[in-house]
Amino acid sequence: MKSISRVFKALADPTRRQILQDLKDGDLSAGEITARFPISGPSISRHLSILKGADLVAERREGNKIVYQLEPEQVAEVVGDFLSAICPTQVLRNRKRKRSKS
Amino acid sequence: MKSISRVFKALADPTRRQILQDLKDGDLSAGEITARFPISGPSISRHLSILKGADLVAERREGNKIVYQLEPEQVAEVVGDFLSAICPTQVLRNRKRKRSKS
DNA sequence: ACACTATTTAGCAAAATAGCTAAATTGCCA
DNA sequence: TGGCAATTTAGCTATTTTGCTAAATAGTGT
Repeated sequence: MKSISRVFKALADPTRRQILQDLKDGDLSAGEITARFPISGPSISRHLSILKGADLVAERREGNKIVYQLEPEQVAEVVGDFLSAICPTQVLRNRKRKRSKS
Repeated sequence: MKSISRVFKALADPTRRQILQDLKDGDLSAGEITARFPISGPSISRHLSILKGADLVAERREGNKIVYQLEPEQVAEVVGDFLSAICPTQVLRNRKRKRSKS
């Protein structure tokens, strides 16, 4: 599967998007991530492997644990390239000035 | 379902992402869109209704036809907000300078 | 009203997704 | 080596998604 497809499929699940947001504040082990969600360890483990397959996170072993780390460059590159392909420059430039909708 | 979930689910399918890219160059009727893909009209129709449900496109009737139009503000707002939430400012700023990977 | 075109809706089958529990793996430490 | 903790893999089920064909709907022109 192409990189862009893997990335957008990975981002389609709300649990996986939340994992990425949690990792933004610092690396977390698989167990620490599991503790933040109401679903089982094996289910989180598969979410993590999907995020890893999309290169949205990196993993490293630290002794007994496996620690996950956000890879913001991949998110920015793939999603940002898509945004640039879809949105006229002006829309992207003006985005921050707009009020958020209800 | 929340707006962000609808948007990312909509973007998870490659046919729907291509429809958005096609619409960037100008509005297209459902039939014109169908002609660009190797899948049936009813399938394209459902893709369009998913894109519409995520407010990524707008539709209008023109006589016999139904014409679809890209809504780039919604793409920019939802996806851009997510990017901002995940990526440090520096990553977003530096994105364009980086070489694209193989 | 009828025929014609364009599009959607309905209903079905195949494939993918996400959850679970149980079992296997990996590393640490006594 | 044996036991414990952390995590993944395997195997299963339920749900969702995506495609199809056939039928219904909506608008145009005669």
